[in-house]
Amino acid sequence: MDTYQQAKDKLTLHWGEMGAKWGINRTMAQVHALLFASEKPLCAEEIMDELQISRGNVSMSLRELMNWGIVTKMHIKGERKEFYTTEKDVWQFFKIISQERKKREIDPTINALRDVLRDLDTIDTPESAYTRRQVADLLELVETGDKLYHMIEKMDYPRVMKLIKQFL
Amino acid sequence: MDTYQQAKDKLTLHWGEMGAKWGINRTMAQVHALLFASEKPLCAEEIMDELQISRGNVSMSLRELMNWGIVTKMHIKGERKEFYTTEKDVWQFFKIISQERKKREIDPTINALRDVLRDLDTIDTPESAYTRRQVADLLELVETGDKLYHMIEKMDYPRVMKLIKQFL
DNA sequence: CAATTGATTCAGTACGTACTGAATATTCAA
DNA sequence: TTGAATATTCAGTACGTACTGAATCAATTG
Repeated sequence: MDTYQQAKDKLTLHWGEMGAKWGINRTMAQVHALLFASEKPLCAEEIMDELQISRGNVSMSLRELMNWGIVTKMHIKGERKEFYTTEKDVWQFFKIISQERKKREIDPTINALRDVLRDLDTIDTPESAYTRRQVADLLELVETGDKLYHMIEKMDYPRVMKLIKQFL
Repeated sequence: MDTYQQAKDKLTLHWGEMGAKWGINRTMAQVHALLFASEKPLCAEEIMDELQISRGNVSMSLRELMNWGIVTKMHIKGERKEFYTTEKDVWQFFKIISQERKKREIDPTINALRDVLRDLDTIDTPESAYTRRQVADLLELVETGDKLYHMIEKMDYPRVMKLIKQFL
């Protein structure tokens, strides 16, 4: 096996680990890494071979990645089978991931905490007063996360870099 | 069951969901929510009852939370059993979580990507050149995340708020 | 020191998610 | 329209993580 292949294997392996810790499943992240690292679009068969996974798994992982908006299906002239490619710009990629995580994690949590807060407002005991304050703080934190998301969404990459440099 | 209890249940339920999506396991996050919302420290038995989980599970969840540095064990004068409490300041809490996630996710990924990059430097083909560029971009993104962590670490809460307001 | 209370450990198990591969559907060329 | 190539679906299963509860360990008290 050549070194290029080894490097690719190492990349998909680790990007898979990283993905798993980020709520994207391991295989999905590996498929993404593969497409991301490859200049030309890949077909299902190539992905199967590279990652040693089943046809069904490739199909489902690609569908899920397309749902996330990270991968797109494309036709290649003269080819019968479908090819797949991914967003190649890392910042764009990061924004899509952030958006999805906001939708799945931040938004429902904000709703739930607001709901709890409303419930606590109908009670008047010393312990509920304390809890209310704590939950309010928690909500504020999550809302800050939400605002941070909106901030990132509007920024371009050089701007983020510049901002960070100011603080280091 | 009183409304206060219902509110607490709702809180632990949802904070548990949120935690699960953040790589903290559900029960751990629920235990944390309970301690966070309670003014007085709680003992293992109280946690068992509130969350309807086994003694062993409480013990393991608390240990893990203590490993993360979010929960501390404390003695109460005249009491034989141990009591547990958690960091009550949300910003402090957030910093601890961020630190842990950086250690578990960002740092290993940076190492892996650097490693891959070194491997790719020993090859000289058109496809490896493309891959090299992509991996370098990915690494830069993750390193930006790392820098963001260091930025947050140094800031206090009011400062973060102020910064965000500037951008909205 | 025994007895009692409480904490910890861990083998066994439950449970949920991810994966396979065969059956089915779809597309396209002849 | 048929057959070949490709894609999708999904029932069954593998696999890993989380949980239980009994056994064990530790601490405290009389």
